[in-house]
Amino acid sequence: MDETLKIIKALSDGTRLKIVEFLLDGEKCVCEIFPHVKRTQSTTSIQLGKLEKEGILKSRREGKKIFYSIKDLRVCDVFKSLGKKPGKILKKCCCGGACK
Amino acid sequence: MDETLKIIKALSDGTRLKIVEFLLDGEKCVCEIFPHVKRTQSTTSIQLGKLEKEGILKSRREGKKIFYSIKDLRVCDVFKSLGKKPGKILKKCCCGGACK
DNA sequence: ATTACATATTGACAAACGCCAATATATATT
DNA sequence: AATATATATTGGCGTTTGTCAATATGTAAT
Repeated sequence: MDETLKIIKALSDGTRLKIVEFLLDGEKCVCEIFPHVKRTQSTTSIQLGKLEKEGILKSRREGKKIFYSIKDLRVCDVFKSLGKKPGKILKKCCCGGACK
Repeated sequence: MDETLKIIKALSDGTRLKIVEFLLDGEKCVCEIFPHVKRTQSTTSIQLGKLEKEGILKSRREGKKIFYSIKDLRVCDVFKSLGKKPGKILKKCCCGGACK
């Protein structure tokens, strides 16, 4: 499948989009994410898995908790293109934060 | 539904993505589009309708033919974010073509 | 070892989706 | 008016998708 399509499909669900949007603010653990997106722990875990499998997110274990964060910074630019503020990771975007 | 999600969902299908990508090159009529995306005329028409309904595309009649073109220029920036060349309408992007 | 906590996986189910063939609508031509 | 061309709409069908509850796995603490 086309690389562009893969990324867009990865973001094309309300739950997944909210997750990625939440992570624009920085690394979060699952126990913070699933209440925020208002989904079951299992549902959230499944969507996190899909996002990681597609290379959008990466994860890191710390004790019992698992922290997810954005791996593919292109999604940050996608959000900007659509008028969202890319949060803390703005400076990591292609333009260095120069674009509107 | 969230505006960002609406746009991403509109692009989250292979046929629709190919259509929009094709139109980055400029206005095309349906009879040019459906052979290009390798779908039936009816299937193509349905997807064009969805894209228009979501405000991504606009259409214009000229005799028997109907021409479609990109209305929401943000999609151009989305393509750029994901490493695609935005074709002829590059100069209409937010950055004026300055970004990579 | 047992218990508690955090996350992942499985199975079931309904809803949404994309596709095509067939039909309908609209415009232009004769 | 009849025919031809271009596009839109409808109906049916199989596939994919998102969700949840229940269960499994893994880690830390007692």
